[in-house]
Amino acid sequence: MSNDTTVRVPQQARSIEKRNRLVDAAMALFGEKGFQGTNAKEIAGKAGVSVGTFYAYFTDKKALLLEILSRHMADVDAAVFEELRAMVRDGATGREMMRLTIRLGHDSHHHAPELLRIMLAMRYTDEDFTRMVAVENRDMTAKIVGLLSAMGDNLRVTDLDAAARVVANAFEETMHSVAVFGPDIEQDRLYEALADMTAVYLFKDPDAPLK
Amino acid sequence: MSNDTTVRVPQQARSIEKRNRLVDAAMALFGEKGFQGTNAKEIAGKAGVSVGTFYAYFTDKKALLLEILSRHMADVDAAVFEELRAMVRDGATGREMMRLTIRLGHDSHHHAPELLRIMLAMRYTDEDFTRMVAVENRDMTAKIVGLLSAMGDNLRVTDLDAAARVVANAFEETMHSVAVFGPDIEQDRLYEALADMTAVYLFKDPDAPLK
Amino acid sequence: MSNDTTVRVPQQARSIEKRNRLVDAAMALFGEKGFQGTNAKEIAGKAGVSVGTFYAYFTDKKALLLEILSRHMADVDAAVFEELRAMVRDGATGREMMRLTIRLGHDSHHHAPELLRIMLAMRYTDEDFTRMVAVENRDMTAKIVGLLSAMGDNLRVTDLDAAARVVANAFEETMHSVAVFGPDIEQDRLYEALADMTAVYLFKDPDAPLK
Amino acid sequence: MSNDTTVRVPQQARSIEKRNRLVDAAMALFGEKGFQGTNAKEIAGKAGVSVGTFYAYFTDKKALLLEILSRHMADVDAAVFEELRAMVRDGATGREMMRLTIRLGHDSHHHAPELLRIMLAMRYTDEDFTRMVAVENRDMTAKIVGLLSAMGDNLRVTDLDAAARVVANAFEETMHSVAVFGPDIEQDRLYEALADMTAVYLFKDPDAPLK
DNA sequence: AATGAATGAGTATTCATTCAT
DNA sequence: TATGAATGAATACTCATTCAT
Repeated sequence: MSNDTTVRVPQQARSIEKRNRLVDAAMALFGEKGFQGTNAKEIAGKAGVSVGTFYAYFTDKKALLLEILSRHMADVDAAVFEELRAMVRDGATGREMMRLTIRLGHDSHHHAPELLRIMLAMRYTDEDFTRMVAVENRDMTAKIVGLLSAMGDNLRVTDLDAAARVVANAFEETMHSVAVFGPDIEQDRLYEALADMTAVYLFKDPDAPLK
Repeated sequence: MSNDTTVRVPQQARSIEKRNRLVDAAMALFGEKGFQGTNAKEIAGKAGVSVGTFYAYFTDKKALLLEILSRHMADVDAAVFEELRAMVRDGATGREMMRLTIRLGHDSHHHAPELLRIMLAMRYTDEDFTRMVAVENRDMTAKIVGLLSAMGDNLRVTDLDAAARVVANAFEETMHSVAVFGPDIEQDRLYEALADMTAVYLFKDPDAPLK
Repeated sequence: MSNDTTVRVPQQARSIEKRNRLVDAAMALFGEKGFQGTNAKEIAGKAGVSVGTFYAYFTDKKALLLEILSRHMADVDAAVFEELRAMVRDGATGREMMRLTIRLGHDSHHHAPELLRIMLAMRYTDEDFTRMVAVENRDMTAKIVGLLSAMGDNLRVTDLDAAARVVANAFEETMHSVAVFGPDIEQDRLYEALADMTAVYLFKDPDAPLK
Repeated sequence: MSNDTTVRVPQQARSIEKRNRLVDAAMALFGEKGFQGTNAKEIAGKAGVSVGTFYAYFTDKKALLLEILSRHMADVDAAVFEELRAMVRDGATGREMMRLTIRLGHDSHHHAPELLRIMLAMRYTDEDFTRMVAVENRDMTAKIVGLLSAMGDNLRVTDLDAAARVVANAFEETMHSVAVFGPDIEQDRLYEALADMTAVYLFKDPDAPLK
């Protein structure tokens, strides 16, 4: 049960605690001062361990960030799709689905906006992050396609893969810009427009109950 | 007539030429090796001037990048809206407009994808870039609103500001991800879906001639 | 019965085996990656014991090297003089003696040239090695003097101590440079010249049987 | 007029002075504390310049050492062979030549014994030094062969290349061990033995005037 | 006896920026 | 105007050694 970002695999309780303290310290410092602005010594210091210990648990500053972000993305992902699937089962309308997606996305992005900022920058800057985000995007598209497939008759679009991608793109850029830069105009108007655009595009009748 | 990025305002022809040589050298090097990966000495060397001269023309490495990117954005912007306005006058359909927008956006983004990459990263990393992009976004939204306003009857959306923003977001994220990461699925399918989504959303009849 | 290089003196068989495993692992790794390039953790790892155990048996990485090299030197020494004494008894000529010495020296140096390299460097770098080599040299000189003394009439030289030293020096530098750097010119010519120089110097008639 | 060890080629007097100060500081510190024991910051400090300046003039600590040692070797070399050639012209005996060689070698090695120590260690440790010494050895052998060739009739040896090598080896090891470790026995006896061995080997009549 | 987690001092090198010439 | 020599703070990572278990 080892992985890429871990050097020493902690077995004992005390070790696990140290590793967690390092992760927490790093999250706090990366959020405050950015990734480049934080160094291993500081992280170790804040976690109450030595630099050596830092390097015993993580090959790298980057390895630590990669772990933080991939965990974060996995958490968000799971939470969002769980709720969406429930809603499909409950017979919500297409527009309601889009609104829920927006609310969930909004919440998850506002959890740690500074980390989001870092991740968004890194994906343009570092190959490993580019790859990680690409994988995540593929997964997300596949899940959206899965959800859409279950909606049969009411679907307006036919090329589900392409539809999933453009809808995801519209969601993401809007969520990100709101979370990171703040909304240009009132959030509600923006989100309502986003729900409208995606619902009208995806569904024949956006206000009819799905399935 | 001084501005933020300039220290010395070149009056003589020889000065202007030096400044341009510095800008060209920087564009080439930033594209090749990234922003962090390029240093002032290299830029000066490639431009055939001394480091001292570099700092005579630009306060900073960042100032130079800021200038490069704002120029680039202004160029793209002008070109895109020029063509779009012409098309509105020529009585194209909504869908055709969206397709043209996509083609223009695609071309402009593929001109210097490495610089785009840098800009996209910097906007999440550096306050000055955040601001520059915010201003640009506001301008772009205003221009889109202007275009839409001219379409009167055929417009489906009512909150033009919000509509302009979400449509711009959908465009941008899609363009960027294609330009920087390459398309996940075939480009044509993706672009067609994007045109469909935005056209169906903005217009009552996406296939009727506007105006 | 303790000595400098040992912390714990192993009494049980299992302990002795561990100690030997550590020595073997170290010899292999020092040869491959040099002394500075090898660390205690690696040695312990290759020997299948923990770092703690390493430090239970050796005060130091250096202590281990010192032991390896002094063992090695002792082995070589014994083998060489054993054979030489046999030859004196068998009535060989002076030149034949020199040739045999060269062959024996050559073989012993080519056994572990990388360790030789390390030792040659350390003797100029580290006081303990300087001392160790000095002691070894004195021993060797004494033994050569012993051999020469037994040759009575045929000896050309009178200051046996000085003669032993310069002959040993000529042998050593030649052996070392061949073993470590490879011969500049053909080995046989070099070795024949060396045998000639030392035989002509030491003996009245280099080709008469000694004794 | 650039070379391997120099980054910035000093043209101005002040630059040249700085470079020299760095070389002097390094020689002093390497001698005192060894090569590994000295760092760039110290050298710069002792020379009264900044670390940055150090790296402007030398790519490396090693580059600096390489320069110091190759200069040193060139100086010694020139001085020794100059005098030897003069002596051949003056009709000295073979034995006198060997004695002079020893005196010259002794003096040059005692000039900076700590640097000698470092060089002797590095040649077993670092490829670049191995190479440098190999080149030097080839040169020296060639020069000795040149000298010997001029002695025609009185020469006892026929394979001049091999003879030059083994004689050089005997000289070197003896010089080095005296310079670095101090003589085991009285220096004069050792040197006399060395002169005797080499003279008797090289010449038919070691005490006849050459040429 | 044995383990291996933890320590933290130590070091080479870069580069944005300045300023004397 | 232009030069380029000089600065020195800043940073990631290693590894010999210890010691609680």
